[in-house]
Amino acid sequence: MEYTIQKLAHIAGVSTRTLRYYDEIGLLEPARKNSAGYRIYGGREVDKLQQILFYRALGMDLGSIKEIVNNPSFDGTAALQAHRCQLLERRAQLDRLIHTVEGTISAKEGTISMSDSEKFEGFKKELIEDNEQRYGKEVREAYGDDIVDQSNAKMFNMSEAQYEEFMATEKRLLAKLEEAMEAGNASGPAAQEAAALHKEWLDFTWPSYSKEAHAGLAQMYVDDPRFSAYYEKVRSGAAKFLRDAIHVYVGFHQ
Amino acid sequence: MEYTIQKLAHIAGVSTRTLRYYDEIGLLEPARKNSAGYRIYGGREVDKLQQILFYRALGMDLGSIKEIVNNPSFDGTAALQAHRCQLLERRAQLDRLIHTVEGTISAKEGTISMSDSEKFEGFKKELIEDNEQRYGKEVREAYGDDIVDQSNAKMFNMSEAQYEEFMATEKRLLAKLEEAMEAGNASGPAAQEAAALHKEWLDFTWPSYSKEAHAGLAQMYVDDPRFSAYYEKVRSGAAKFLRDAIHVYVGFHQ
DNA sequence: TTTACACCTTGACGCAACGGCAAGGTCAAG
DNA sequence: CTTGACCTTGCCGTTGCGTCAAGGTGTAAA
Repeated sequence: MEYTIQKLAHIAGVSTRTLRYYDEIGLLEPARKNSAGYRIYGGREVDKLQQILFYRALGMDLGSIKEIVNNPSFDGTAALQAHRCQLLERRAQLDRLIHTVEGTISAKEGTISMSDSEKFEGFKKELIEDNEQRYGKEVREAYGDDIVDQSNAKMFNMSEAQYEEFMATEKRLLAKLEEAMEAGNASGPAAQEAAALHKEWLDFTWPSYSKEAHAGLAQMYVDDPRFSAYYEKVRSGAAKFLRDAIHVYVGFHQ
Repeated sequence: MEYTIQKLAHIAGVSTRTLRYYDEIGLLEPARKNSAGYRIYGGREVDKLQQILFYRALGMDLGSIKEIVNNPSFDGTAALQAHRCQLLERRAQLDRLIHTVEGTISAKEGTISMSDSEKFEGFKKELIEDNEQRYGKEVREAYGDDIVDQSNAKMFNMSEAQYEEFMATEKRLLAKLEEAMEAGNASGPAAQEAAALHKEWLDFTWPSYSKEAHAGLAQMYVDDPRFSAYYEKVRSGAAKFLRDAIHVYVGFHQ
């Protein structure tokens, strides 16, 4: 039996474009071409196409498939092993993604259901979102899920008055930080006041306070661009300055 | 604080090309452009970019992200829910893939370790491969994993002599099928001989025989292009013809 | 024999999300 | 004034095809 391109496409369940593409990249060439240039496929091509479609169904890229089907001496098992590793990796990554997405959803739902004042809700939601969005992964990695969850819970349970105090503290912190940077000394009084305000601010949400965690967080402000960006908005170098101030504050000289 | 494109790229940990692209597609436009056309970003853009990067890290496409960040009234939770469904689907699909790949690997390894004669090994390997490759999923869905595994085991345990008889039977089947199609009658003697040969051929690998399964398999030859292609190589319409012959053979008139 | 119509060809653009390069303009420092 | 770092727009390449478009073929009916 010989097949024109459409016949083969039909019995194999693919498009003619696909067959032309496979010809183009040298993956599956027709047995011959007739006088008018029509592609003519034979039995061997049918066999080869099914092999190709099998590997394709396994999610392999056409380049790898070409290596396997074009030289039978090629180690197909090794290729499959490698492919399996890639798949396992992808699944692990997917699992992490799903976990994060689910966490984000429940965080959002939690915030929405707990708020009463519209504006308050908006801000609070934004804040939780921001925290989880920006820093969620790193902080969870560094401090563990429990701390983060307790921290979020503490924020959920804040009263509106507490929340406004929390926001005010943050504002004072940023203002003091700017003032301290004018002065330029991370050990100076303004800088130490800023560090103290930062601790005060942390106390609103952190379940417990320790100097080590405080110092670690300060370092993270510098290392992680998404953290540092928050403070860089105040002034260039603000993340580093705040870290230095906090390190002095907690008596952590490295 | 204002940022040029490289500054923002640096603190956010992305490339300048990415920022230009986001501008191009209207996902993140700079606050303004200076007299020379330089993009200038402000604090709001930093915030928005982090949001974008968060959703991107969740594996969402930029189009969906644009919908979320560009109108805050948009239901972000619903979008995340939908995204979660997609992720779960993708994972289920990945699981199936991994299962099939692992099955293929062990089938290959099994064949290799069991064979002694080089040529025999090559053929046998090819055959198992072919069966699993072409029909594995559908057959497994239709008949269940147990039957397929038992069938493979039966094939593994074939002696070389048995195997050659198996191949000879297949050859006789195809020849008889062609002869029967010349005659053109699915109820005729040649066609019925072909159907009988097909049963004989099945007996080599199927753990047990039933008329219903035989008829079902015959129908699958027609429905699944990858099955039909195998018989279409003999002659156009061969799958349908064989199905009809088998249906007559098992007394299954629909 | 003409004509209709299905089929074939190559060529090219488009998709997602950028990477990378080139040609040319701009800015700050020495 | 020059140098070098930085900016701009524009375009090609990636994967695996889908989807026209313009034009040549094959075959069967009128």
